[in-house]
Amino acid sequence: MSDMNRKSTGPHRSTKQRAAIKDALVAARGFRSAQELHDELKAEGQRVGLTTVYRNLQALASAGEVDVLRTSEGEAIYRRCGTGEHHHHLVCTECGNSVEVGSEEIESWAKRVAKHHGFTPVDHTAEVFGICSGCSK
Amino acid sequence: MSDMNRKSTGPHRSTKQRAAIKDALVAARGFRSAQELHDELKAEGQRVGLTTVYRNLQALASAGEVDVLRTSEGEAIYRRCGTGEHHHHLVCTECGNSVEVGSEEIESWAKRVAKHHGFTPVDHTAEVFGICSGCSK
DNA sequence: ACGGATTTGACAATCGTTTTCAATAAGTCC
DNA sequence: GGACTTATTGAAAACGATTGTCAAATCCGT
Repeated sequence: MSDMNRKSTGPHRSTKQRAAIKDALVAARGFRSAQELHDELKAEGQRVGLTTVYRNLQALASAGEVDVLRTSEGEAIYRRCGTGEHHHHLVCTECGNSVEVGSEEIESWAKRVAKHHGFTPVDHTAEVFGICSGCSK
Repeated sequence: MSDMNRKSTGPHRSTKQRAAIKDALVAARGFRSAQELHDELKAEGQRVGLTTVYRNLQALASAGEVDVLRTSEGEAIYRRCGTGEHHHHLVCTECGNSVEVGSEEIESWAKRVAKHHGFTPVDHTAEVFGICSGCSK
C-alpha cells in the first residue's frame, strides 16, 4: 500500500486562517458544520472566507486530524478529536457535545459480519445518540 | 401483516408511478439513490419524473416502509427491507446490494455506552460498508 | 526585501433535493 | 359512462451545501 493519502499529506504552509479554524474547532468541543464554524469565526471577529473553511476542514479530515459525520439531513459535521485512533461517538442530540468511545467490540463485529457474508470490509459507522446528563434535567 | 399499521394515514391514491417505484425498489434488492432508481425505471421503459421518485421515496421512508441511509458523500439511499424490526446493514459500496443484519450485540453495546456516560440512549447507527464477493472480482 | 509557489476569498458552477404550479388522472357520486 | 373533486404528476425554477475558478494576497526560503 502506498501512503500517498496518509496523515503526512497535509498543509504545507501555516496561515492565520488555518490556525483560527483549528482553534475554533477545538473550542467548540463538539461536532460543527462548516457553516456553523464560519459563523462562530465571524462572531469572534475573525474574517475567514467560507470557501477557506470548507477547504481546510476537508484537508484536516483527509489528514485524519478531524472526524467527519453526516447528520440525518446529509450535512457534514466535523470534530477535532483527542485521539487519532479509530473510535466512535456518543453524541448528545440536544447540545452536540460528544464522547469518544473506543470499541473493540464494534470492530470485531464489523469484520465478522462482513466475512460471514463474503464481503471485503471497507469501513463502518457506529454512533450512539442520546441525551447527556446535563441536558436531561 | 395488514396495512392498518401504517403511519400518518394521509390521502393515498394508487398510481402507476407509485407502483413502478415500489417494484423497482423491490427488484433492486439493495440500496438505491433516488437518481439511480429513476435511471433504472427509465431503462425499463417506465416514464416517471425524477420529482415523483423523490416524493415517493420520501413518503415511503416516513411511512416506515423503506430504510434510509446516507453515503459518505451525503447522498440519501433507500432500501425496501424484509423486516420492520430494528436491524442494521452490510452494504456493498460498489453495487448497493446489502444484507440485513440483526444484532443484539450492537443494541447492548449502545445501551451500555450511553449508560456508562450518563446519557439517555435515544438511537444509534451501525452499518458496515464493504465490497461484496460479486464486485470484488 | 525579492520572487515564486501556496493559499485565500468572492463569485460562479455543480449536485442532490425541494418547491412551485399548471396539467393530468384516481376515486366518487350520479 | 360522464361530470366533478382533489391527490398526484412532472418540467422547470428554487434551494442549500459544497466545490471549482482565478486574480489578488500571503507566506517563506533565499
